[in-house]
Amino acid sequence: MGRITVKDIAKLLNINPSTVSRALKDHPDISKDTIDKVKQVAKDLGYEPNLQAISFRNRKSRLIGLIIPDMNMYFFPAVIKAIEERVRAENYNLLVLHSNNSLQGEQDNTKICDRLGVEGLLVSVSAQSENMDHFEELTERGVPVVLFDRIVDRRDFPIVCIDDVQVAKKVVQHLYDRGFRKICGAFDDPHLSISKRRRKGYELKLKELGLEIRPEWIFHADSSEAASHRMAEVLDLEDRPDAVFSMSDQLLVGIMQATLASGVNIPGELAIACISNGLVPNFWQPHITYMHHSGEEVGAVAADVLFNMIRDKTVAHMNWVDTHLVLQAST
Amino acid sequence: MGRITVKDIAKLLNINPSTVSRALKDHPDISKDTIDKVKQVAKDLGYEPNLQAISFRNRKSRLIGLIIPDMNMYFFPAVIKAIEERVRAENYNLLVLHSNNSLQGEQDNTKICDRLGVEGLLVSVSAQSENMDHFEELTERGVPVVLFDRIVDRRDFPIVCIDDVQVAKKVVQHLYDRGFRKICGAFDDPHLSISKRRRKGYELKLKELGLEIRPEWIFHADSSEAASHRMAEVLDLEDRPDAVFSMSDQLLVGIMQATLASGVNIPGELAIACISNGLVPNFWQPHITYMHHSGEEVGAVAADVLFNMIRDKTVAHMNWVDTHLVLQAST
DNA sequence: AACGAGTGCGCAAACGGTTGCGGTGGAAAA
DNA sequence: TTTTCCACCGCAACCGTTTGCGCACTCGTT
Repeated sequence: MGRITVKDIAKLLNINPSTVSRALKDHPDISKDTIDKVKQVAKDLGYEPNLQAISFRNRKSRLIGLIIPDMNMYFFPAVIKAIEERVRAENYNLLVLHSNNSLQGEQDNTKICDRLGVEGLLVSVSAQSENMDHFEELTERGVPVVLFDRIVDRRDFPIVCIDDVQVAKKVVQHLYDRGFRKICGAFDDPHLSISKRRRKGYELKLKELGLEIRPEWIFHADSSEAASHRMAEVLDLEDRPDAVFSMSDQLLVGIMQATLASGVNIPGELAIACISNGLVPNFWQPHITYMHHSGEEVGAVAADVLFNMIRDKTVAHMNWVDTHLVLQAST
Repeated sequence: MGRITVKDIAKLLNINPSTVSRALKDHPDISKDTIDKVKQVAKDLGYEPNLQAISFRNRKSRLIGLIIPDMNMYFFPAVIKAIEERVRAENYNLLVLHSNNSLQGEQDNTKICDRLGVEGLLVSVSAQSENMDHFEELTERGVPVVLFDRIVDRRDFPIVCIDDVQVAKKVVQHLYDRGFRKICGAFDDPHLSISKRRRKGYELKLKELGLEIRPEWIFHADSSEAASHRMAEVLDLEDRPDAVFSMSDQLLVGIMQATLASGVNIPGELAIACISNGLVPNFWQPHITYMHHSGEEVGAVAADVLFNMIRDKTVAHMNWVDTHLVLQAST
């Protein structure tokens, strides 16, 4: 026996489905008597409105799409948590899709969102994404698209992220202020604009401070394991850095593994500072100094921007999320 | 200008929408000539089928619901990743919902899934969940529900998890084999059946080995911070344990923080072993011994069981996921 | 020439809920 | 008594796609 519909209720009460529909939403045209009866029957039968039918008729899905490049444990869980809360608060539902860091996956996911009729799309782009045409099809149809964290700065889409260049500069400045002059830089996949911007901040600040940019003190790695290997190499250098700037938690894990394995003392022989969501730097003793980059806040702001667009409010192109330094014993 | 429909294509070619529909799926009733024309026009106009309409008509949503208690960074990212892959491979889509560890949230989420017409539901229950009535409404309507990891063992629902009792026993046995006799146990929220089962294994094995169960060496904590505080207390005991069994990564983090802060040497003064998804134990030096409990595998098996049910295949009530010991220097 | 068997396509209903419009009946106003 | 008005409810169309049924037309067969 299938689910109860308005027709079932209507038949049972010998009235028209339209009357049932109106009664259930307290339409003024319906008598209090009928409304009571309808609601009673609906309750007794355990009626649940079919959201598919409603979505279909209204041409609204009450669905928000979220496309992330890959599910890692460091950043996206916090983002998803915050977004899901916002989305639910607005009585929408969240569809989570992974692009596996490929442009193809991102395009596929976008198509799925389109076909499902999502009313908005939140995207952290893949490492391969430069072409943004797949999103334009959506925006042309009036479906807002917001890019966050891993972005491509095209003026067509609002962007939510931290000021990566400035944040990287601040971390390097902090290390300089604490007396370190030989600062290694660890960055994610070089194709990601977030890597480029953070590296840019790192290099700009080094120049400002009159420090030399040493290629052997700079590496890119797209996993903790890769970072660990690269860090081990750096620690083996004859002229070893006295400090490390890690652009993410994921890289920090690899850096710490290599450093702990090497027996190098922190912060005596090597200072470490990073950009982080805030938990990972406290895993070790001493705790690691970091610029706090809140995944929750990025997610929340991204969702807010999206819902403002859905409500046709004007939104800024750039939406910065604040960061702040958490000073700990590693520097 | 809205999106293209079959009607648009039909009008343009002066044929009936039903012909267009059939042509697009190569129905044998339609001539090759017509099929080609329809497909060409569909391509030119950028036709995308409206999945809402299709779902509605077929009374199928091609949606799978996933309800998790809370988004932590330790276990659920891996689970979600694996489930999403499986779901996508089956041409379904995944709806992720958080119950915030409350029964109310879980019931709300279940109702949403029902109204959206999900074709299957994967649930890791909240700490409060004993009443399972909200799921029964779904199963009565033929929508399969699978519980994984954080389960309630009611014979009505298939279950996917590791053999928690046995796994806990094995860890304790391992510590015993390495010569440790004063084994502390760290467990999550005491209301969770997963905590109960792992604690049961811990206590059973202690008894088997003729070891005393010391309440002051057992604690429950539902966050890393709480675990850190409780562990600090344990380390302050006059009669300190010589080993710790942590039932999860999340607790391990707190335990490690407290242990590192206390200066107690691992494994010289304190051995540590845990049940883990596999990354976290390698964050420190020495690496931590663990029973590998793969979130990916739990997610994949849970999804497989669910799709088997959707296809009306018979499935086992209990679906164990394998584990294996990863021996490292902490024990 | 009449019949049977396809071939290719159109018609209309259906999925569940919503909504503009129109109609009925009774009471109040003229 | 006739008109007006309002409270209350039914009718039917609609959203986009699918599908059972049936119709017209073309061949090949007897």
